[in-house]
Amino acid sequence: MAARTRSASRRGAEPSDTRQALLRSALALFERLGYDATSVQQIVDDAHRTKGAFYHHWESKEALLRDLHEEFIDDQLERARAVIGRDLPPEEMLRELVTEVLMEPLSVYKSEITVFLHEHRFLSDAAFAEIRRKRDEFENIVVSVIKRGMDTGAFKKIGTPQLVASGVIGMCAWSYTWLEAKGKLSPREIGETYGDILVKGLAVSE
Amino acid sequence: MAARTRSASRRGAEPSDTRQALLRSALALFERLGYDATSVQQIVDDAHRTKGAFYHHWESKEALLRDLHEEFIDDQLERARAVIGRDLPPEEMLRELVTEVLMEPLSVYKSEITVFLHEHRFLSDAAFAEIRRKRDEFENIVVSVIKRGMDTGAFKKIGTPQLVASGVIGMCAWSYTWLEAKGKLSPREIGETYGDILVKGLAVSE
Amino acid sequence: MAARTRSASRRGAEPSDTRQALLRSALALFERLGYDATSVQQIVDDAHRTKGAFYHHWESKEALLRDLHEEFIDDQLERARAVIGRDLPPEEMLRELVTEVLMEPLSVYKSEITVFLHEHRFLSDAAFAEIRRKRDEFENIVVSVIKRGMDTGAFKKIGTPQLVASGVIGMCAWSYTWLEAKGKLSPREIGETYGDILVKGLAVSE
Amino acid sequence: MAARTRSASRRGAEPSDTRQALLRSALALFERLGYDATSVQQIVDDAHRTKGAFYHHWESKEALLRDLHEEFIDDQLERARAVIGRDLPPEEMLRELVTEVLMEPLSVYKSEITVFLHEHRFLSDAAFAEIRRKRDEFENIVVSVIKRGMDTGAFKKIGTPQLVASGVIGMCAWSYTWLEAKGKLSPREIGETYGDILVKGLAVSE
DNA sequence: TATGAATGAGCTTTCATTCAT
DNA sequence: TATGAATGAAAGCTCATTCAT
Repeated sequence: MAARTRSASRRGAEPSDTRQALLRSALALFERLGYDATSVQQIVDDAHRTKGAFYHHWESKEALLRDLHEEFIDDQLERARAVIGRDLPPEEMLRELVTEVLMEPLSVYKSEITVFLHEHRFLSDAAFAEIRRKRDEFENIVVSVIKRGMDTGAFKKIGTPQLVASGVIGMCAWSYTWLEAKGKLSPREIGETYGDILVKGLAVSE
Repeated sequence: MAARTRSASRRGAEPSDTRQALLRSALALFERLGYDATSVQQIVDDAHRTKGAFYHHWESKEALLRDLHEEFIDDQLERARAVIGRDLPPEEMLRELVTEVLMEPLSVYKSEITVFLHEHRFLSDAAFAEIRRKRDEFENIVVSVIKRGMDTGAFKKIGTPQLVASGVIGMCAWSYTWLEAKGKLSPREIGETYGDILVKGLAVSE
Repeated sequence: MAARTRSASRRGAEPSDTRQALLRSALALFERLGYDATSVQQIVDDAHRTKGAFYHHWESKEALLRDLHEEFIDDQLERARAVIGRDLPPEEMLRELVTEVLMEPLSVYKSEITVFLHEHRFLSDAAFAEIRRKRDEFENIVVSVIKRGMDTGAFKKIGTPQLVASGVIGMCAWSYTWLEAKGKLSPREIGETYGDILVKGLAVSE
Repeated sequence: MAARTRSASRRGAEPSDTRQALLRSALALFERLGYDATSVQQIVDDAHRTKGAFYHHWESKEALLRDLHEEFIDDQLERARAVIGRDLPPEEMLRELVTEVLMEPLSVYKSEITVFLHEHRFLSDAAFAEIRRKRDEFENIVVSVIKRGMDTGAFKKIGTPQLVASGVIGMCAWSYTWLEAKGKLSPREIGETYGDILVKGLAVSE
């Protein structure tokens, strides 16, 4: 029993191999079919693993979803913090938030983001409190940039900072719904256009 | 025994009473739990009806979802057609699309729209072809207004009309995700703010 | 209410029109799909009638099956009685039973017979006692002809009359399973061949 | 509580114990009630198993039916091949086909054959192609024996080999409908009688 | 005679999860 | 670490039948 060393299992794969394979399969299936419509069986079949392996790595299907979210939201939050750490006027900061934080990650995390946005509902669970906290922190960063712009006179006071921030986020986030379909443009290029419109739309008229 | 007229028993209720009751219950549950996570049993329990009655009115759960979508998309398309039928400059037309077509219906159809946007996935089915056609027609209307604005020199040529239209729609559509949560503002008020930002953001600088 | 005369209903059709239409549809569907797999809804749809009409004419789906059986078994029994009423030697009588009673009706009642043979199971019910009685009477007629042949020395005593009769009936009845598939031959022609084989097979050797 | 080893709980039963138990129960129920009229619930109750276990072993109720068929048709085909592999004149070969291939297996596979013959309808599915192929091969073996007899002058040319073969098969197969009911005779004894009648009926008169 | 909405039990199947090994 | 048979609750859906009209 003790003799059953690592190399005997799954052709000498690294221990976290299985974990990664399952995560990848789950992500692809969630994106295509939705979290609810994807069964654990499908995930393990797709990853050429077994249910036992799945439940060895996660206590539930939901726990895997949580892990999936965590990865990208950490990245996004980090990017956001980096942007507001820079010494930039609000217009430029908004532009960078749009391109580098809101749009750019879509290049890498398109699937995660699609799943995240689609599976909102499951985030109400207590287990997702941490993720919700991070998402809120991210939103607050956007709000704070708008607010600073309004306070310093760079942006017109059209609506509350919260309302404007929601518009900014929505404009960008929405693109996950059509990105692949119509896509000749990279997320960054889209972000630049949207940044232009938003900055100009918010600027104080001269 | 004598009191058993028209109330204890569901038989002989008003025509399509049952249909309406089921639609209402389904809508509320889909919004709260999602289409997939809502069972037919939950729907009929909520409506105080039976599964038999459900399947008497719809051939499947999906058919009900289709009916739910149809109602509001027809309304939205009609509103959009009305707006482009008016004799207005592109700026005003865009403003009206935003307030009257994109945001205003959220007052009435918040639930339907939430369901509609969340349940995209199920629209891939052939049975939803008509709904998809209408949604495309609607999108094309927004695109055409942006395009006219660019062609007539009212709007700057920032990005393609398609890209800009997607941004406009996204900015508004996204609001369904937070509308209730933060909501002191009416959809119309939100639309006015967003309209201002967008029109100003697209305007040719003077 | 009393004024709702016959011609107002179903385009002036004869009263038994509906009954006949339902019987025809049920027969065709039972043959194709089986009794169990055919729903009352399918029957009434196929006949362009309604469930109400169905249950007006029959108290149950099984009652209709009974009616379906009755029609053809009466015909078959009558034919059998006619044959044994003739003044013929056993060989000829057997030949006529095979061609005129066992095979010939397949030309007319192919569907009924297929259903009858396939839906045996449902005949165990008390409601089918009469049909079972008639089928037994029919079998006894075949047995009696074989027996007379053996008693008079026309047929060899190979096995009991019951056993031989079962073989005769089986040889013919089985043909319903392939009749349509391979069918260039009429039931009568098949019966003539089988009659030849059986009569020769049973004859006392010279 | 201590007694709960291997008997109160079904887990850890002998390998494929469950599979066999379910097959046996299904077979008995299908024979008695018919495939359609037998529910998966009845099967698992009868086998003291659960539905989950059922669907762990078969993907559908139909898949189980297929397994049930396969077992006996393989046996029958093997017997038929063995018979035509022997060096025998057509008369003897026909006699052996009747006794050893058509009738004898009824001793063992009465239930399977009853189900098989009754549930023809379900064999139209693509999944049953293999079974259909085997059944056809079996029929062709019978046809070929008749044909050889006719070609070599052992049998009279009464009807086509196909027609005669169908009669032979029918005469025997039909016996499943009454075998139990009247049964003092073994399938082999029945086969000997039928073999006599058929061989004599087909023989060229001397 | 006939309608058709409604019933309610039952259907086949799915699935997240458990657990002896 | 991992297996995979088994669980049991619940899913979507069907259907013979009833009944107020």
